[in-house]
Amino acid sequence: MLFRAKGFDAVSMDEVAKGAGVGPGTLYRHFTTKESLYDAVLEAWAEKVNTAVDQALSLDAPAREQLLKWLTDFAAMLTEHKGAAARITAALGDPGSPFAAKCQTYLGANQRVIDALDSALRPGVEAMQISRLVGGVAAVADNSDLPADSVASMLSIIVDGLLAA
Amino acid sequence: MLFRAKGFDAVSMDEVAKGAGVGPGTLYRHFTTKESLYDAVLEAWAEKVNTAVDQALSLDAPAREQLLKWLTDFAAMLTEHKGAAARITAALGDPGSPFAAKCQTYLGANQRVIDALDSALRPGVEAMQISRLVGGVAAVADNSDLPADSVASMLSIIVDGLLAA
DNA sequence: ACCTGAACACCGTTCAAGT
DNA sequence: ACCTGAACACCGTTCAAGT
Repeated sequence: MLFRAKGFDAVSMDEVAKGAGVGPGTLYRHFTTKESLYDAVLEAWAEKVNTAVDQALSLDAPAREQLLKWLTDFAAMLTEHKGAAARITAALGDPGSPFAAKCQTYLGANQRVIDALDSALRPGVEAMQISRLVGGVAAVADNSDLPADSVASMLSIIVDGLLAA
Repeated sequence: MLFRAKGFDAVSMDEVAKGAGVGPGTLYRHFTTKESLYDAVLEAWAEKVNTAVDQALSLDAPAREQLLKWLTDFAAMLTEHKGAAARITAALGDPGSPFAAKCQTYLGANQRVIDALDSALRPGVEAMQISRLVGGVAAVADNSDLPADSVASMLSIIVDGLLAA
């Protein structure tokens, strides 16, 4: 879709309307705002999250590797759509945001990881902290078009910080 | 100044012009773009960075505490102006950005910290990595208006990841 | 009922016209 | 030479008018 290629901010509602063969007014009868349209665009993609958690946790490897795999996938999924990472991360604490459902999915996924890895982790880590840390890295990677290995090296630092001392 | 209170995006060039008692055209004779005006606004504030490094490094405390103090100050300074953290962090790899000078200051400051703490740190850490990690946290904190202790707990995780295993 | 597309409010930026 | 402010291009969003 348009948003994936050019990014949320670079696609105007007129373009979307034209692409869909309708007037801009019709768009607004289906979606109250541009962000809620974007939320709908991200619908299917958000479902991949839990699959990624399953994969990472079923890895026959130490906690450090499982965690790194999950966070790498997480960051990659956030970066898949330009502009999504910053928006979703900003919405993490805001129940009124159009992305609220997506945020719950993410927080839930990170909670599952915390529950599974449990004793290997630093005591007291919260799903919200992980979500924000990785969301922040993803947003930076998105803004600066960072290569995968730059992202990996930053995530590696975070992973070490998340493991029990 | 206006930018500090309301944030970069919430202040229009017309407002700035009116506040300065000139027409918008005059503003553009002094600054080629809105971002370069913002860069000028941030001028004095950027000089605080090296002072903050000095203070942190002169602390009579273990490396962990010195690092945490510096990163906390760093993040606080980035969050001081709404919208600055994301912009400066995004500009870190872009020499053509209006914020390029500021980025050099930041990178230099983090390099000084790396040189000073040296053996206490994980081998191979780069100033760019620290700048982006903390810039990402600051941007998230800025977007979501996070309280200081939320920021502190995230920085603490990063600090642990930055220390030698 | 449903859709259209002109119109609105608001940007950053420019430039012909004034002094 | 320097400044002004109307004008331009482009947004997201609305709504009177058509079918």
